[in-house]
Amino acid sequence: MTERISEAEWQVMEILWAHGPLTAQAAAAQLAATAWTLATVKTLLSRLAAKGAVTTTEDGRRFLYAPAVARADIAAGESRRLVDRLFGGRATPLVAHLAERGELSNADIAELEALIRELKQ
Amino acid sequence: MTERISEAEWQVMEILWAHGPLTAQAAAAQLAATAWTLATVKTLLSRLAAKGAVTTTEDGRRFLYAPAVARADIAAGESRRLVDRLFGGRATPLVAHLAERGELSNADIAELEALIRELKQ
DNA sequence: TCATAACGATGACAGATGTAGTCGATTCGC
DNA sequence: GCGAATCGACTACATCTGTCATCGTTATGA
Repeated sequence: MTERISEAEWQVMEILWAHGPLTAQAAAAQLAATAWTLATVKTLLSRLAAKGAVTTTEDGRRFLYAPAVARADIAAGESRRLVDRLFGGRATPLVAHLAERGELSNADIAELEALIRELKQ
Repeated sequence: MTERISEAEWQVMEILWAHGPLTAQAAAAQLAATAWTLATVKTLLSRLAAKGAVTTTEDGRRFLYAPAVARADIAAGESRRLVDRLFGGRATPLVAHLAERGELSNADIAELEALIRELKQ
């Protein structure tokens, strides 16, 4: 079930998650930043449909594509994979790592602190 | 420079990071868990050498393969990519996410708390 | 010395991925 | 009514990835 979603496909999913059901045309328009042709977007949508990541509903002669999986679920899976692979499954080393590399701003740290406080209840 | 390292290649790198320079033979032995043949391991080592991720030093007729990149650097790159892609570049949502999904144990949270305290100095 | 073992290099091949063209059918504007 | 636009389906093709076999060469051991 949990077919992986490739990076290009992910970009298409982002559009669908952000802007409800869309036609291929409309999705391509939203993806203007990628400079993909309509054909490319159609291919990606087909592949996503084939792997069950989007649903299609007929709308006259064309399809409306909508996400069939929750973004949070995919994000969870990918996060888990990365944390498993890079940090032995522990989240703390990830945070420590980001911190060490100066990837966390003071605001981030404050935010994390608040989050931790909340989690402790 | 920063060529991506595939998942299979990553497993080979782990072995090299863990056990200094190794011959292909020795690396394959360490990778017994994968059930890869020696030929497969050799291919992966070659590809890693081709992309500059490992260095080779001649040892008689064969090579000793050693990592040419730091694990932390690769981990940083991959983490950043994921956080960018999934959480708009912010680490906090990642942690919040892991927490929400119950991916963080109490011990993790305590650890994170200590880490935050440290970061605040 | 001579078969054999081991080495790196190279070739192979299927599946995934990125990217796009083409085609038969349909609809829409005029 | 009819040509143009548009749709999804199908085809294409280069690259990457996972996985492995084979080859020419060299060292090793009997």
